[in-house]
Amino acid sequence: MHDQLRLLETSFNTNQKLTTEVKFELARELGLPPRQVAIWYQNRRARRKANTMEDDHKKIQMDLGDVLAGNIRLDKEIGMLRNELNTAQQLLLPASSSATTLPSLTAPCNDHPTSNTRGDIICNREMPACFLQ
DNA sequence: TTGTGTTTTACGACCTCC
DNA sequence: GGAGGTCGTAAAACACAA
Repeated sequence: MHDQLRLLETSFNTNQKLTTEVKFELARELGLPPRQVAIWYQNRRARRKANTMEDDHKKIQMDLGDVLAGNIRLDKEIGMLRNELNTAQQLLLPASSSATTLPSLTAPCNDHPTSNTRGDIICNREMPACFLQ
């Protein structure tokens, strides 16, 4: 039984397609009907395909995890950069005119809103305050 | 022991290639 | 048209917890 399986596995690993010659040769060596050899090959191919799909699925899941982790990293970086920019602008603004010449650094920009394909609000103005919110 | 989930075997229906 | 492929599925065999 184990020897039969080993012979079939060896043959299958050599070639997953079963030629007529190989089928009859295996059937003769194993003392089985050629039909049974053919069916074993069919089922073995199906099993290999299922295993391959399972492996692919695992790999995709791992890749997705990496991408999500990268997103979190980038979100943190964006937050830090926004803070730095905010601080720099506060230092550059003359205290007396800031309220009238520049938009708020914290309030959302609603005067030139557009949206991208994700529905995010985008402002077209140069140095938009809405970018900082 | 038995109920249940998993794996293996076998088959029919349909498709492709020579 | 025949040989051999995939796909879906039923039945048998097997593993294992309760």
